[in-house]
Amino acid sequence: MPTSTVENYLKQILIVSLETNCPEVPMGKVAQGLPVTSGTATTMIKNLAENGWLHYYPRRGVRLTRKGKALAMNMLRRHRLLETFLVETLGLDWSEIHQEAEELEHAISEKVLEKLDEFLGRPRQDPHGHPIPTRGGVIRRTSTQSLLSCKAGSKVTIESITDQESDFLKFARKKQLFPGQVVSVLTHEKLADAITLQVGGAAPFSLGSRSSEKILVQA
Amino acid sequence: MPTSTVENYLKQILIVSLETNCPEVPMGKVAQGLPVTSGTATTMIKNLAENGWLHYYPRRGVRLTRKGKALAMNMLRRHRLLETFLVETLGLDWSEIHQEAEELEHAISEKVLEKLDEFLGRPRQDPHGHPIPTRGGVIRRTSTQSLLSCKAGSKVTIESITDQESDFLKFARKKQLFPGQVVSVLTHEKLADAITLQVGGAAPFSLGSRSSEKILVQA
DNA sequence: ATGAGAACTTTGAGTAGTCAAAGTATATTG
DNA sequence: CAATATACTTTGACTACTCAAAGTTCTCAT
Repeated sequence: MPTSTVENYLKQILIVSLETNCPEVPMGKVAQGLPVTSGTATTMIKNLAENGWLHYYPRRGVRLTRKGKALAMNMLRRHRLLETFLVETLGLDWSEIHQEAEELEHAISEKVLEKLDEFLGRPRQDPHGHPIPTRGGVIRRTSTQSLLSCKAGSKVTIESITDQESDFLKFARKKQLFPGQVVSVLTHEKLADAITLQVGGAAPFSLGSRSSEKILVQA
Repeated sequence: MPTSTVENYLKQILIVSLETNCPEVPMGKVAQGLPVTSGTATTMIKNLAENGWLHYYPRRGVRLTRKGKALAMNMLRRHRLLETFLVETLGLDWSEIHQEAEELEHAISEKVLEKLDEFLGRPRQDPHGHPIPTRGGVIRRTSTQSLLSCKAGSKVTIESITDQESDFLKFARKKQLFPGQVVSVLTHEKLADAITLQVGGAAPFSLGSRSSEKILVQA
C-alpha cells in the first residue's frame, strides 16, 4: 500500500503533465507543487523510481509508469469526487474545498468512493469544471485555450478555473467567473498585458495575463 | 496539531475508561486496543504525558487530562458521525463501517464535520446504538447492563452492540440483534455459561457469555 | 516469605519521511 | 571560451513513530 506521501507526489506529477501536455515533468515542478524542498524531492523521487512508480532521468525529470499513472489518476478521481460532494451535498463554498479534499482523498476507501460516486449521480466534472477521471483512469481531454488567447470581441463559455487558491476563487465567484458562464472579451491589449471582460449585465472589468491564463474556455 | 497516532491513543484510552466506568486505564488495555506492542505503548504514553494529554502513573496506568479528554471526545464524535453517514447516506452495511470511519476521522475538518452533522439532522446515536458526543464533548451516559445480566423470563430492549468486529456484527444482524430491538430471555444458565433468546417470531437461539456481554440493554 | 508468572519498562535498532547547507552539472551571457 | 547563475543532487542530522528482546517490578499462591 502506498503511503499518502507517495500518493501526493504521484498526483502532483500527473497534474503537471496534464497541464503542460507532456509526460515528462522537470524536478523543479515536483518540489514546487509540494510542500517540500528540492533536496527532499530528489531523495523521494529516487525512492519512487525504485518502487516502480515512475522513471527518473537525473537532472532532466520524471515520467510516471503505467502503475504510477493509474494510482495518480485514481487520486485525481478521489479528489474531484470529494470536492463535488463537499459543494453539492454539504454546501461548502468552492473556495474552501481544495484543502479539505486534499486530506480526505487519502483516507477514503475504494468502496466508499464507489458509493459516493453513485450517490452524487456519477458527475463528470468537479465544481471547478475539471473533468473527473473514470474508475478505469480515463479522463476527458481538457481545453488548452485560456481567456488570454481570446480575441477582442469574442464571446466564450468558461470551461474551468485552474487555480485552487481560495482568494482567487472568491474573487472569481464575485465576478461571476465560473464553469458554464458566458463572457464577452471587450478588449485585449497585448502590450498592456490585460483584457477587459463583461459577464452578463454587470460592469466590465479587467484581468491581467496571470489571471486570465487560469481561466480555460471551451475551444 | 496532534498526529493521527496521538488521536488514536487518546481515543482508545477514552473508550476503555467509558467502558469500565473508571478514568484510570491500565497500560495493558492501551496496547491491547491499538495495533502496537506494549513496549511501544509505554514509550508513546510517556511522550503523550510530556505533552499534557494525560497523566502517566508508571506500572499503574494512565488518565486523560482535560485537554486529552476533549480531544478524545472529539474523535469519538467524528468516528460516530462518520459511521452514521456511511450507513444512512451512502448505504454501507454496519458491519463494514468501523474501519472506514477509523481512517476518515483523522482527515475530516471541524468545518466539514459541522456540515455533516447538520446534513444528517444532528443524530444522537450511531448505527451501533452508541451515543454521539456533542460538539462540547458531552456524552449521554450509556447503559451498564448487558444481556448477560438479564434474568430468564425478562423482556428487554437492545441499546447498543459494543463490538466492532465485522463478523460478529454480521451474525448479530442475521439474528436481528440491533439497537431498538426487543428480545425475550428464555433461559439463563449460569453454569452452562449461556442464555437462550427469542427475537420476534423467529426460532430461539443461544448465546455464550462472551457474546451476550457485548449486547447492552436499556436499564 | 519466596518463587513464578504476569504486567510493565528499557534498550537498541529500523523505517519513512523531513530540512539546511554544501556540492555538482548545465545553460546563459558577456 | 570563461564566468556566472540556475537547476538539481548529495550529505548529515532530525522527528515521529515502530518492534523484538532483555530487564524490572508487582502480585499472589504456596
